[in-house]
Amino acid sequence: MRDRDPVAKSADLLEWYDRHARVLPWRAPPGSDARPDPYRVWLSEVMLQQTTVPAVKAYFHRFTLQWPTVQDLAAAEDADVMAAWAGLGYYARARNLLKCAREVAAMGQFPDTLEGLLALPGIGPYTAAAIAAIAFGRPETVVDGNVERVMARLHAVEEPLPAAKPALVRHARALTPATRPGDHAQAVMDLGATICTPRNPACGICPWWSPCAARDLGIAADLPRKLPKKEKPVRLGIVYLGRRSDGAWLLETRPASGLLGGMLGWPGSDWAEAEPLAMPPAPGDWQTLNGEVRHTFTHFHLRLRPMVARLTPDTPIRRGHFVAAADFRAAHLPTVMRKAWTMARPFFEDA
DNA sequence: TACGCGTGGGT
DNA sequence: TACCCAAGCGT
Repeated sequence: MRDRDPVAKSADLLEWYDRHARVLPWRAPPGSDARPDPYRVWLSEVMLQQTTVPAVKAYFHRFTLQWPTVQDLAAAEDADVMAAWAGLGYYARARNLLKCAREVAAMGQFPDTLEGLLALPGIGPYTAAAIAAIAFGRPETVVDGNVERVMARLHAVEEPLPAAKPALVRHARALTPATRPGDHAQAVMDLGATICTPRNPACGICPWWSPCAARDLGIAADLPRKLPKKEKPVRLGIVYLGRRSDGAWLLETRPASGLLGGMLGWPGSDWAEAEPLAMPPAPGDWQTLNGEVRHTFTHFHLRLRPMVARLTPDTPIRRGHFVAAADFRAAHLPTVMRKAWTMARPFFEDA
């Protein structure tokens, strides 16, 4: 076996990155003099928060087509942005995205310092460092889940997350180079995404094989350690899918904060441990479907009972508003609401 | 510090 | 099926 080189070097990683960097729509090629558009870097980083690259690509494409600049996005209607974000999850990101776009548009351009970026809504320590390094060439240290995993293995940090976080940040900072900090940041993340993966890391082809302490100890795949997660409770609820004879659907815009905040959804009950009694949003012949919508959120499992009714044009409405058939797009609903629509659709298509 | 906050893909 | 996980942020 080769001797361990105890010191990891950014240069070895950058050399690997120059050959193996993933080609992504928001990226400049490695080592290129041209810096990527801060708007595209910011948009991609917000979309990528807790979200996979494959999931983001289509959304990034649609957003940049519809709103090519931050000024365009700042001028958008709230409902249009929420509809375009539907399905991507963590909808507070979309609300903050729009707030941030409007602040930046008012300022004229994106701030080019860590502190300036950090002051914007939806931009935290990770995203601020990523934009500063990638879009503005500043030597800031980027620490996301990939970097945490790579650092935990490189230095064989056995303390579980999140307690280990400060030590991992120190390790990451010590490796950040003065030159090409943006490429370095993306290189560590690419390494974590393609080689230093959570399971079955490909240590044999890793540019940091030699200095990696966990690889040396044979525990790379066991790091980083994590505290056990809490169990998810089950919650129950009812949703009401009403459709008028002219094809319009009865929907409501959910409150701006909280779960699915600001998104379109079917009126319904609260979601609780016992199935709550609920008042339909309009009088009518409401029928229970024999199916059940199952959906798992970050912190609970949900089982929804969809109820359906055909409504007449003069039906008085207690909650929500009608969306004309021509304006309705299931893709504009958050996934759990789209699932309910998919289950109820046959009822309305039967004559 | 811990929790609330989505979704789809991999194993 | 039931986990686990993915370029975190706000409170």
